[in-house]
Amino acid sequence: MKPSIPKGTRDFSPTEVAKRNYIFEVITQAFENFGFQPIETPAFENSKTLMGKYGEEGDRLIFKILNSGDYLNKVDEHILKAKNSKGLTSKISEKALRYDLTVPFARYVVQHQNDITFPFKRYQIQPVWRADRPQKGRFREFYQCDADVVGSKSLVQEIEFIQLYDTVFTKLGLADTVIKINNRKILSGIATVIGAQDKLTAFTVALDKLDKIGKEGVIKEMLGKGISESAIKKLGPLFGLQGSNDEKLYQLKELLRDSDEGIQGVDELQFVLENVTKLGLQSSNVQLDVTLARGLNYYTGAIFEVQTDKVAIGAIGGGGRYDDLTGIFGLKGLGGIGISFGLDRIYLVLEELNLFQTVTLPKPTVVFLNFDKEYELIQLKAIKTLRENNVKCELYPDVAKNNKQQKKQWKYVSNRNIAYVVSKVTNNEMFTLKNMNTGEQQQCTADELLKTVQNL
RNA sequence: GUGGUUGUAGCUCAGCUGGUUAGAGCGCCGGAUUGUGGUUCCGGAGGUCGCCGGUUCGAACCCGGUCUUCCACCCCA
Repeated sequence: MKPSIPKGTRDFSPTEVAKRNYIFEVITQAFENFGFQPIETPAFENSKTLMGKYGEEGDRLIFKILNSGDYLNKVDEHILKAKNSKGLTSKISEKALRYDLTVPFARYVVQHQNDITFPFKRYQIQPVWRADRPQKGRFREFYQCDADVVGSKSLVQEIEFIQLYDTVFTKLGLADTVIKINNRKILSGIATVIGAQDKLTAFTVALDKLDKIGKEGVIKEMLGKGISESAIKKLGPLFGLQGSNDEKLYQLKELLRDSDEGIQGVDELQFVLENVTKLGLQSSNVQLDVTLARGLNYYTGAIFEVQTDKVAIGAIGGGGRYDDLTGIFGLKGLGGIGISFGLDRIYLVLEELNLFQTVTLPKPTVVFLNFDKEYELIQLKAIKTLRENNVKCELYPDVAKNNKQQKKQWKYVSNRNIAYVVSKVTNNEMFTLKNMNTGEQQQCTADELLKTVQNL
């Protein structure tokens, strides 16, 4: 059998793992620095926890897990005969792989509400699975790095999360990241003002595509979704929105003066943007973008999306505020806000921009060649001391029985780019230490060996 | 889910309009040279040409299906 892995999944080799871990570390440190605590949830949930939470499209993309045992045996004859996948799925599959981290988190909060002190700030870094068709920056198994605060309605959180984004991307060396921000209340207000509130979702989805399909495309899609021509005419000023964040806010206030909700959205944004400006950002830019909609319907206030103009890959992060995330699981009125980092896409961006230079593959500093069984114990003793002093080292496992095998050991250290090699040992515990970069060799005691190697 | 694209030795790729034993570089193995590796030279192994079926006297090259890759749409990190 030819070995293979499922579509949209990947193996990660040592260098890739090192690079991924580096990103994980930067994000984790930032999360903890901002006061978040880690949780983890199972890779799979009960289907009813996930199904119906991400829209019809989402349901299709959820990986379902077949029941154990003879799962068809218990299904009614007429359901089998109907050959209706949707109807059958719920009978033969009661578990499903996690689709994102937000819904499992909502479930977690409700389930553990008595043990949680609110506001609860949690972070979670785990893989999620989607039965999507893979393409660049899109996989069927990928990691999300989420940070959320539940139980607080304070707009300070919006400011904090923008700072958090800025911190992480600055540390990763990814400069000029664009943090796009918008507010659902503004979108809702606009829909009201133009008299299309009943079509809010269709309206926002179409508007979201402005930079992709242009004004004409958006209008065409809106017409197709049943939004009237007169309503679209009123959107004129929206398409022409330009200038600084402040100028946009001013124009929006004009446009939305008949909508209390819309005005509230503008005020919220203004508060956030003002304070972000006062605090300052290290390397990112915040950009007010009224066309930013994001698909997830549970957002009710601020919405974020992070992009880099240096690599064409879509969003590398996103998030927003939700008023009632836990309501679906029976805990009403608990609001929150959260953001997510797309690890795999960030990886691709850093790789393309050559920003992994500081990441080194973990490997031994010293390798002891194994030419003589008689000296193995002396070498292991020296190795033990080195390790106790945090020097990475190892003994080549097999004893070389001939010249050929010795050569193989030299090749091993060459190929792995090992800095120091101990090639000879004497009875009085003197080691021959070779610096592989300079080619210099010296005789030394175990103590001297440690000192030389520690200076690296 | 829709449309397109890709698939040849471990890796990166050649292979002219279908025609005799499918090639290269790197890697691997063996040998020579080299102070103990990274150099150079010589030799060798390794491929059901993604898989299944079809057209043909004959297919890696044509057709169909399927899987995989990448891309666009949908949607999204």
